[in-house]
Amino acid sequence: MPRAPTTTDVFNAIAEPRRRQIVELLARSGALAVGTLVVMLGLPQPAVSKHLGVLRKVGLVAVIKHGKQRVYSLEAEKLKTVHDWVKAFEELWGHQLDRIKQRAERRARQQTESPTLLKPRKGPS
Amino acid sequence: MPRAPTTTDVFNAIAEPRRRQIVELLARSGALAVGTLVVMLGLPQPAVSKHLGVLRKVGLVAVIKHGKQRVYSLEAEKLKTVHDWVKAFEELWGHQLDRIKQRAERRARQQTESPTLLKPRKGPS
DNA sequence: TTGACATATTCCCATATAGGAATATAATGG
DNA sequence: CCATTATATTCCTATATGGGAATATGTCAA
Repeated sequence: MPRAPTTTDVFNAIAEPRRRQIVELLARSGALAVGTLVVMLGLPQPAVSKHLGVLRKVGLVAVIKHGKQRVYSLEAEKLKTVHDWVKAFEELWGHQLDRIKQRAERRARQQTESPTLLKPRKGPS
Repeated sequence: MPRAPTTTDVFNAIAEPRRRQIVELLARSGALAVGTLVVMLGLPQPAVSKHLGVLRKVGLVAVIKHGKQRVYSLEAEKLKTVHDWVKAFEELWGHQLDRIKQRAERRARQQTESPTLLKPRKGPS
């Protein structure tokens, strides 16, 4: 199986630096026409349109017609998926708090599991 | 140009669901040998080793030799990159606060820019 | 309608993928 | 040294990519 399409989910969509840049620009400016993005990004128009297509498919951006222009805006909620995922690991990189304790707690609470996680042996040693 | 390699950065590395799963497992368990991950994931061993290889290359995991086993652990700080990026948009999906005001402020503050962001015209209208 | 502008789509191609199968490397016990 | 266990690497293939160039679609204005 090849790599999952970029349009599979938000994670895949934002793996592209250009697309992240587009997200950033839309966040700062609120709403931008394709032509403006083309100027800002310094990319050929078809390239921008394609990136926008990917972002559209995963729901990260919305379009409204405004004359000949297509004005894109960010659907920020879609980023919540990613945010929630990484946030779960926030405590692991030292939020200044004594993370050792925290981890110990979590472990003790939810790890009623296998006594030896390292080696799932069958016979006795 | 083809899609950037999965080993390019953390964003690309975690675009794969399996690799996110590995990250999750390592976060919960602290440290796991490859064989344990194979059992937990229900994937063939080579597949797991390859995913771990990707995660290793971007620095998301660390390995230590423990006899014949390779024990992997999470290098959570590497996720901070992603966290910081999405966190920047946190306010945009209604953190219960009146985001309209916030955005208005940000705009007014840092947008000493072009009067018309929608249409970068040359001649007068 | 025709022309000019804005955007989207299609075709091309080199490159990398994830998975499967097979094999190579590494480390231990006897 | 040899067999066994644990992990990594290689080879294969279908598929998707992002960029470039060219073209199609859409929309306005005269």
